[in-house]
Amino acid sequence: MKLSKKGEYALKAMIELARAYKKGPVRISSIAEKEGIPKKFLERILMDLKKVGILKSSRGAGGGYELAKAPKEISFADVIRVTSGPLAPLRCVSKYAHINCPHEKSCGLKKVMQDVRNAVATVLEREKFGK
Amino acid sequence: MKLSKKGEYALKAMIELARAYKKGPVRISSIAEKEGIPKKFLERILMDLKKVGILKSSRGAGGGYELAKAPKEISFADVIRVTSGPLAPLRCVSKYAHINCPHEKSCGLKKVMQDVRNAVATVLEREKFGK
DNA sequence: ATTATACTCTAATAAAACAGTAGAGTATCG
DNA sequence: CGATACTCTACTGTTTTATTAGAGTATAAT
Repeated sequence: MKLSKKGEYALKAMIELARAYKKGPVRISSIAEKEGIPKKFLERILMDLKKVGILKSSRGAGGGYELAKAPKEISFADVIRVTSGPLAPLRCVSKYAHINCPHEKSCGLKKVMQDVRNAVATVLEREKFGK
Repeated sequence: MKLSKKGEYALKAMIELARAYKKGPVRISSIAEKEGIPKKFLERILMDLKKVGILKSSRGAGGGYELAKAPKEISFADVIRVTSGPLAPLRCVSKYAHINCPHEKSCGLKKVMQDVRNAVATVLEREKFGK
């Protein structure tokens, strides 16, 4: 049930970026240094977050990344879904990445796993990068 | 945040075994067939559960596996910890597999991840294989 | 005893996911 | 123009996951 490094790095970077909200773009290398994240790896992570509209970027001198919307509009869940996949322990109980399985009716796991996914989602959707 | 096949198979096998509690041992191949689990893989899983005292087994004709204690004494969490590792998303917030990290004090993730681990543990520790 | 049954144990392996790296390319600022 | 900083594709190494192979051991029934 563990969070990938990618997800962990993404959250840490988001916290940095939330701190700098409305203060202009932040360089990748600045975040990488501060949080001890391999720079090249972080590049890819931030690109992913940009692709889904969580971040925006500007190039050239003075460029960097910044939040594309208010910190309070972005949840931990949003970031984790993008960088580490669905919150649900099984795809059959995933809300946004649902895949249904033939034994769903008789499956003794479904209900509990549903509860787990809801418990996790509740915590991670409530937690935003600002208020 | 997903559950491994190993964990999923273990839970399904446990449900079968709970159903047969006090009705004598159940063969691996019987469980494997019923639940669609590769037999050789299931062998290893059940051995792991035996090693920690959740299951016991008997060999020879008429042998098989059975619960080592009452179903109501065994939680989903117990089984998942053995077969898929800690419930916590990060080791620094794991209760039974804790590893502390140097940036623990200033880490913006710890509190939320702590909440996630507790939410998951609450659901999975409450859920037993019988009542 | 012998045979069939069923678990036991070590090792090997194939595939996927994870974590990270390389390097050339493109936009922007001064 | 030249420095800066993101962009994009592809590649690589490591670890984990999911499985399989096969020889071995204990037990029950005949």
